[in-house]
Amino acid sequence: MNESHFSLDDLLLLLDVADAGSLTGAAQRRGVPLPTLSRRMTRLERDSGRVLFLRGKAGYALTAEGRALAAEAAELRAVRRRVALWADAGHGPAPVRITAGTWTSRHLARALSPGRNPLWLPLFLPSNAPLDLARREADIGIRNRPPDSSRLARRRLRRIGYAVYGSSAEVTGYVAQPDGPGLAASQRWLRAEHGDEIATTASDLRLCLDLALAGFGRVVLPCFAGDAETGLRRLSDPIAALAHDEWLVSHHEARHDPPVRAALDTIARTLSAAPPGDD
Amino acid sequence: MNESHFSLDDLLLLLDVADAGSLTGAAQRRGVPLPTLSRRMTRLERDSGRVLFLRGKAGYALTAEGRALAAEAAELRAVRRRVALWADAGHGPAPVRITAGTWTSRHLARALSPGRNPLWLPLFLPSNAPLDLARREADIGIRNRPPDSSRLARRRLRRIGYAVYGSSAEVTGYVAQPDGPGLAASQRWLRAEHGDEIATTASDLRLCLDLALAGFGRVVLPCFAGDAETGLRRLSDPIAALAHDEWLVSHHEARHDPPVRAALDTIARTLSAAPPGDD
DNA sequence: GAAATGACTTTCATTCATGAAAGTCAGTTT
DNA sequence: AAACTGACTTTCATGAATGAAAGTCATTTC
Repeated sequence: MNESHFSLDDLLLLLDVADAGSLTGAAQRRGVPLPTLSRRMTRLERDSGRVLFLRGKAGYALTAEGRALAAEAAELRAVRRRVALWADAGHGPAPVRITAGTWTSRHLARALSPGRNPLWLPLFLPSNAPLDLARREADIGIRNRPPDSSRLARRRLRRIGYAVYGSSAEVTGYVAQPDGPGLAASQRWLRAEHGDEIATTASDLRLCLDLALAGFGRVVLPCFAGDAETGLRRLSDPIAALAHDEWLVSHHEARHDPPVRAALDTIARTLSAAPPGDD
Repeated sequence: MNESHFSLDDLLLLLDVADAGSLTGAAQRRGVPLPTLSRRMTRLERDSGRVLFLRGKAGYALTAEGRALAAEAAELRAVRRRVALWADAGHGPAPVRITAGTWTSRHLARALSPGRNPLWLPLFLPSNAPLDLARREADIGIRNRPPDSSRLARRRLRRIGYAVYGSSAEVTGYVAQPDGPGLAASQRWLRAEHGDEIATTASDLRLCLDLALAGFGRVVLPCFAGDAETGLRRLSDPIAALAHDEWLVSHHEARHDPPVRAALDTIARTLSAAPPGDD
């Protein structure tokens, strides 16, 4: 019924007046001219249609209904404080949303040292949902092929090779993800080539790795991930059908955002310096 | 360092723009003219000294730093919603702060039926601290003598009589509060008249009652409280030295506050209708 | 009992924000 | 290629909020 919303700034002043107990006190503490306070509080009462203050020679005191409103608005104090801290803090790290596959995400998470990122902070989004960079659902994506949209900036990184890994050469069978839509290319390849050798499945890729480490079967992994796993040995030549380039993708305009730009640079450096998987 | 605080209303608009993804969308949803939105967001950026939005043909998108600010201000959405509910809700119960002695508080808490108080809700303040009604630390007080200040409205209620109670006539000794400042008159009388018969003490008056019910000793209680306790029997005549009138006190201006006025009326009715203690 | 104090309200000129309409610009449609 | 569309910015006259100073009113002090 009521469409006229209240000014949160006025509500914040109401809290200040309530704390101070008088317009004079609140005006001094907040640096707001006293007449302005008087008018804002009166307007609040007019708009709400209720008496919020008792005006007396001692000052302004909240009525019972005023206290009810103050209780609803009490959080504003905390928000003011937090925003002021944000404003004063000299450019704390800004969150940059990154979407990448499981292994690339892990690699990045290990390679980016937190101490040396004053400008940005990586924020890894869940990699299962295919996020739309054109719709700004993420700032930076790492994909296995260049994007369709012309709005997206792209940059080729290292070439990724895949191979079969296992805890030892004696291990037979494979650990795979359960079949379903949205399966990665390496998993589709595994089901096509060795579908009858799948010993067990886990929907979480990290869990597949754990199973392989425990000897439940072999896994197909990007070489940069598999080679880095001390408990695993490479058990095959690189799989030619799966080799692909890795692409760093972002919205074209996002490159004007300093934290995103810094993140792009750092990620590009990180994922190029790494020894490329064999072709 | 930064003294210029931000307008919470502008921050709320920032959240709306972030949600909508464009000024146009936010302007329609919130009923704010689009030029105003443009200016407010620009001002926010100027005041914070940071780029908060990426402006593109698709609309406004938050930068990484803009998202950091939005995270700090996210609660504002909830506050807006709660305040709007408060404004729309047809006068929900307003809290009325009441300060009274232990037994009167309990009597009131039992006598006031919660279902029939659409206008106000009793809020009992801790009765140990002597709250100053003149300084508006409470809305309504129930005292054993008329107030000093002429600023306070007063109204005489029933007369309160005191007597000695115990679980049976055979019980000897007394249960009292430990000595100290701020002791009630009945406790002072007990220490003066039967100080050498005090068997045990408890700083909480309710605990004294529990001890008396368990047979640890006798207690001095207002008759309206002692008579209502089924496990207790009156073991003495009313104590003439302790009888006093009960006074309903409030700030003079508080009577212009409808919830407080309603509470005063209800309390006065409740504490007059009750059978008065003997004189 | 008159003056001073404290707390708020009112007045009024000024400043600032508003909002309707016109302007810009990039991408899309015909 | 020209016109259109969508999204924002700019312009400018208007209206609203501001703030300094004067005005009220009840209490406190001398």
